[in-house]
Amino acid sequence: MKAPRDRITIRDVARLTGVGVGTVSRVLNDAKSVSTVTRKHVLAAIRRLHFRPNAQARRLLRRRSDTLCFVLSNRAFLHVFHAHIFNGVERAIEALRQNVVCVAIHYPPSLPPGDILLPSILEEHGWTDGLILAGAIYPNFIRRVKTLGIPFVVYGNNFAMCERQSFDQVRYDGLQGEFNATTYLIDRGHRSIVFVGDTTLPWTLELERGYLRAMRAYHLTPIEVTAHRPGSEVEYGEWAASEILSHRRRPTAVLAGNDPIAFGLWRSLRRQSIRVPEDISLVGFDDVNEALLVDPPLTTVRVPMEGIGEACVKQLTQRMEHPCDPFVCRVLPTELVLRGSVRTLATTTSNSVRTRKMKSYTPG
Amino acid sequence: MKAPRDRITIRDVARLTGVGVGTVSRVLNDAKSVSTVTRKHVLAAIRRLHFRPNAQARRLLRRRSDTLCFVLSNRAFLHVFHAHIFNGVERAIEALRQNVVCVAIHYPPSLPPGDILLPSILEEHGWTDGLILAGAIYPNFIRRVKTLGIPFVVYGNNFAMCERQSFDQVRYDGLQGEFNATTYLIDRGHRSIVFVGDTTLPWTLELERGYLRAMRAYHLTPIEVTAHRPGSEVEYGEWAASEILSHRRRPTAVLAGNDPIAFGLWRSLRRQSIRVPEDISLVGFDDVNEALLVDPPLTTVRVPMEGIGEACVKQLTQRMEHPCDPFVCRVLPTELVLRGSVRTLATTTSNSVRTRKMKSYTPG
DNA sequence: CTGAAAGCGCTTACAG
DNA sequence: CTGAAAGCGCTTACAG
Repeated sequence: MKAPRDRITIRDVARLTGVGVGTVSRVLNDAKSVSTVTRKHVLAAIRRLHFRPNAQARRLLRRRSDTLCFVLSNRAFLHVFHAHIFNGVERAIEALRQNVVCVAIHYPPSLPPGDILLPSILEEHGWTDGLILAGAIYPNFIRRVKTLGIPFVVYGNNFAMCERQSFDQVRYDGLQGEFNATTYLIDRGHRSIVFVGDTTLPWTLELERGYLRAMRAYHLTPIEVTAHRPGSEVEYGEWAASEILSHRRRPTAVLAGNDPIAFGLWRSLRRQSIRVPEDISLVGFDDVNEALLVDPPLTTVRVPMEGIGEACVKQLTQRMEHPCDPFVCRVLPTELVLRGSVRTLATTTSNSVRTRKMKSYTPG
Repeated sequence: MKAPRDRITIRDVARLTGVGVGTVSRVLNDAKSVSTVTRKHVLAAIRRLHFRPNAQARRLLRRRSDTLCFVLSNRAFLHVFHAHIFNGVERAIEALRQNVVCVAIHYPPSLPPGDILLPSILEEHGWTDGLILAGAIYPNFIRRVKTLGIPFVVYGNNFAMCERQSFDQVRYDGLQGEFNATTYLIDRGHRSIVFVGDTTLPWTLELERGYLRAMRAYHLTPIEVTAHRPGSEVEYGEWAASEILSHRRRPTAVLAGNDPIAFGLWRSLRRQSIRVPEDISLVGFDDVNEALLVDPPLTTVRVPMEGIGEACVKQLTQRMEHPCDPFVCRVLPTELVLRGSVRTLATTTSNSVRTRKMKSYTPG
């Protein structure tokens, strides 16, 4: 650290200008009650001394830090999805002239709330005015955070549903998104549609529900590959491909729980000379950048990741202003992005499908 | 905000325990000069009151914030590359029990340093102990940052070379990396090798120099597509493909300035039924996740992005401890990752190539 | 080992 | 419009 002695303070500015420190402070804070001449002199002294006010001292008095904290639980920091959410957070924060601090935290779901040890940024107060909780969040952490008395908002899709009403949430509508995707496939003449994804993950479970709802609505038999497996998403897709191909009848379409699974699936199929979409149609979920790179590009469901980040900031700001409002759960819509990985089957579309289609999904 | 009145302070703890505030403070700071009994009582009171020390007040006295700031200049926040760097930063920071704050800043390269307006986190002091500058950085900003008197380190590849010696830098060795990639292609029998990339970008320019150096070393004629173009990297690659195919003789290999350019190229080629690597070999740069998804996977040069982030933190920490040490420029090596997008041509490899090969690149 | 006091660098009523 | 003073919530010599 630099020698702390030579720091120049508001007192130095006051002395040089020949005014009291209060006046300097007023200039700093744009108080209207300062004469133009005085202000000009003070400003000159500030410039001459290269004075920069001390943030700590100001915030100590103001009782707010103008800083929000992005807390990522139990996750490698900032993989694509969270990077995008963080982007949205950053953008919204910047517009509000606030700052954002990041912290990663790791804890087992079974640890008693009181035993979760927090980084100083959460343990002390004054660091941050509000929290955005993302990553894999468990109830014990939420309980712990509540004791902090800091307003917070939860990115809800990664959270296992319970306690819905006791805090603010932002989430995307995975259920409706997958329902729409399924309906779209049905409308294109598909009847034998597989859902692929590890449903022990809450966000995948939600998609499965959307899938099942649509299949049932059309009296179709669900076919699923949903076991839990270690390894990457892409590997999951590769494995799922072999599962699917072991079936007596090959399905005409597959809904992958996310885009990487779709890529893994696709790669396996290609190795077996099964073409997408000619031999089998494929729909992803999330719409990550890679979806555009495959050939043909992947039809998928777009999740408004940056929008989620922005909504978190918005909701958090509102909560800070109105601490006693009822808790809200903002649900952002997804969007079915039609690209090239789905084939329209030459089948008669039943009237009921036609009719329902109008209500259930809106292709771009 | 919550009503600020009911905040409990160190004084409340002291009163409840029946000791002075100094003693409470000593317990908080793990000073050894507190009797076991007193400490126990104080701790009990802290727990009972849910006391959390005020970070502002502590830092005001300590004269350090335990916070580093990641400053991203003139860039959409956190695209892949920077997300990975930030990952490395976060990891290193966490190990040091520090915090990291993020801020984006935008300014034209031509603005006088004094006129660049800074976010409060940089304008005030006390917010952060050190800066990591990333993004597209220009000399005017560096000059401005210097007036702040905060230690900083620059992620150097995005910076246009000049003033190399007047501040700390961390960078990857793009020149050597591309030199190795080029040499590798030559060793595989390629002679007609195209370099593709917008060389108005400093990091691409560096790659071009590595390419040229290798080509000259083997007395081969460089072929380049390096014009500046608006649009995405992928689009750049697509455009470059058409440029390349308009040549009288089709080259046998292409070095793309980064992976997205390679993907764009690849896609264009595929549309013309030109296969990789059978008809043309392709090498990328960076090694982003997508490189593994294409089929066959892309041979590319891996940039240690997380390592860059970690090195930045390490260098910055060192600078903070030794403000007067000479400036350093840490250069991290890249690694040629051999995958499936390069074909070995059935040509006689000259002796000179064989010999040089040993020195110039080390395939994984 | 511990208390009382000064002080960190600001802001903000309170008088004028 | 402006100065003197109290105070934000801590830490840290200074005495004991």
